[in-house]
Amino acid sequence: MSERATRPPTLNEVADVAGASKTSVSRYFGGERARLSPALQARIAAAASQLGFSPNLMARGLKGGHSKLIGMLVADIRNPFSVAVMHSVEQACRRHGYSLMLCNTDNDPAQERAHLDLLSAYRVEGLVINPAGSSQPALDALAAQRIPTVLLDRRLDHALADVVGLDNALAIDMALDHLEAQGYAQVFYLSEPVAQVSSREQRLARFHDGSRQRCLKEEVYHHSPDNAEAPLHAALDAFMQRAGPAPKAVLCANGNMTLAALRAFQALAIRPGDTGLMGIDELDWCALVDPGITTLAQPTKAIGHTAVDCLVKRLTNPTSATTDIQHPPTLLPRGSTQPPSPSRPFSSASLGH
Amino acid sequence: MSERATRPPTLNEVADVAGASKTSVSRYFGGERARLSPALQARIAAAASQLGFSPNLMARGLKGGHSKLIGMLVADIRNPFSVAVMHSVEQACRRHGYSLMLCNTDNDPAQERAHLDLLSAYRVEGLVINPAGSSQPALDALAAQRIPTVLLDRRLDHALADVVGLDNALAIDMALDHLEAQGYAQVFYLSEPVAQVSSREQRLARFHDGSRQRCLKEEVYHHSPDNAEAPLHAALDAFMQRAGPAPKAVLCANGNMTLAALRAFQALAIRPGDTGLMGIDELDWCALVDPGITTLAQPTKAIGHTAVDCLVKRLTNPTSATTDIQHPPTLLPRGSTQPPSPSRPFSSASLGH
DNA sequence: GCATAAAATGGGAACGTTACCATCGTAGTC
DNA sequence: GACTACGATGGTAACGTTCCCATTTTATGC
Repeated sequence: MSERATRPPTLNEVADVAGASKTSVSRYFGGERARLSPALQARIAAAASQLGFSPNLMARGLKGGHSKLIGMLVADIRNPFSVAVMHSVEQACRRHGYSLMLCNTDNDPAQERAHLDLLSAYRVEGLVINPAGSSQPALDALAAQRIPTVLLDRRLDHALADVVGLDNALAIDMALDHLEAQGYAQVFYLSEPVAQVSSREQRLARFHDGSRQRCLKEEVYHHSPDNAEAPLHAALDAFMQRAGPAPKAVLCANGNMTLAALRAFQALAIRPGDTGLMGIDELDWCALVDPGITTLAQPTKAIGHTAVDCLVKRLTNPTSATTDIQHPPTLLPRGSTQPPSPSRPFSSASLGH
Repeated sequence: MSERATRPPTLNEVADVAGASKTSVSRYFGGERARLSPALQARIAAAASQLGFSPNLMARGLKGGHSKLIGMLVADIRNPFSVAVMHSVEQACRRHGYSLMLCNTDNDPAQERAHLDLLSAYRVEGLVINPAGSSQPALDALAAQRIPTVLLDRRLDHALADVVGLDNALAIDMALDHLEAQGYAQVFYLSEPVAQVSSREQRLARFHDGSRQRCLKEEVYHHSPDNAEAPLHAALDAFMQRAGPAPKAVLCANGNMTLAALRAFQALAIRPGDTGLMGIDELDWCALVDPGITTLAQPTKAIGHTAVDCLVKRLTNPTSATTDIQHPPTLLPRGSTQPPSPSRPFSSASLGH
């Protein structure tokens, strides 16, 4: 209908066409329709749709201070766990009437800081952060602004922010319980270097405690996905040789480690199941790869929703105490923790799930 | 240093502290530092850092009309291909000084329309869209605003937008060449229902032409990931029975189909390689699953970069003709297209790559 | 029927920034 | 040494909203 929509129509123009005041039009679009007479509402609606008007959220954000924006910082956008949480965060934001502004830091503290500045420049009302390795830059920026923040997965000691993530202790307990129940008695724990990441610390600590409690023979190996895999293969091989005859298993602290472990299994020609293999984080291929890889799926949907819930709660009530919410994982048992039964030494273990 | 940073400092306050005019401060932060004397620059820098000032991008966007935002609409955020492109788009945006506002439509045209409205309300300067199934709502909104748009992967007939994606004809040619070279002579083509999606149309059309050219026996099956897989399994089984003795292969039109095909192989106890299997889209697990799945990797990085390049080009020169840029895929040969050699009928085919 | 309240509407003044034009020195040119 | 030109600054008016207050209209009570 519009001849040449060079510049989007403004509230003022709608007011003119509708024969109303800008205030009324503002009310119409600002959720105060109830205060307007049906006649006026109709006129405004007609004028707006004729002109194709939509309120300029920049202007709105400027005046009222409500950007209706939530910023999210993801350490690695290509990590399926991050993506899943992201998806859920976005849904939750929309449900609360917010939009998501997403930034990926590629695990680079410099980018993390830059993006944080950017988000605060856009005056986001809240922040969901999956912190990259180094926490310090983030902290500074957070302290400077007074922006409510939720930390995903990783706790930052000095930050006054809510934390939402996996119940790491429970996850390790479930893993050890499952391995024990399946008859494995010696466990090789594969984790990235702890590097002061709280979730890694918690998992590792619980692994030690839990192994001792259950009288499992334990061994820990730290592997960085950036490094060559040869040392890992050697370490696993050594474990296989050295360890006693009791059934052995490998427990992976996250998805990357599960991937590395699987490659190690292939390199050493170990069949998952004969030696147990399970990991935290569920991935597409875990059900596909030969006997199926047993995993503990993180409740990504709950994590994302909860994070946003915390945020909006703090947005309405900024003074409430910070919380630390831990969600339980789900065990997905598959063939990789099915030891060969004596009767059928090389059974085609059930595909689980 | 600031006592109680209740509200972020404004340009005006910086001007006061620095003993300068707001114009000068604006120039300092607006990239016109060169016009300011070194003395003034120093005073402003000091005042700004003391106050912890950062320009309010909402206000800037309002005044100048430059939101410095680019919007991206993704049909399915959980699709690895989309994520990879997203990652690359975000990098490219940042390099050009833009920020990315990301929306996920979950393949729902209603959400697509809602998000489009939202993005235009934030006055994004450009749009990168991976259209969901139905194109109509998107079109309307696009036409109304005058926002430069780049379409990913799918062409929309009536839209005056640049298109960036895979060279579908080349991809199919490469696939058929590879299959033929490996000795496969009968090809089962597995695709989602075409449903007017341009990329699917192009791939299918070229498959027909290419098969005829190469004298390959062809068969086409359409499978929707939403539906049960039993019919697919039956169809594949029938193909296996009916087809002659010449080596057979399955060609999958995208990652979802590769997944479905692999499950069908498992259900029918077909070993990939004995019957060839390859697909468009490279996924994490393709190298992991038994003999390795041969794929054509999409150049996601190039696609994302090119999309943003197109956008900024059109931003500076809105009248240039629309382009359609097609990037070539990369063949990753693996065991699944390695037919058993007569001498070693069940060789552990090379893992490729 | 008049005072009064309540509802419905309108008119500015902000919000924090940039764009435009005006002002001021200060040096260069004849 | 006055005129020009240019580099460095400052002032003011927008940008499109919302908020606060003033005004008009309509319903309510006696």
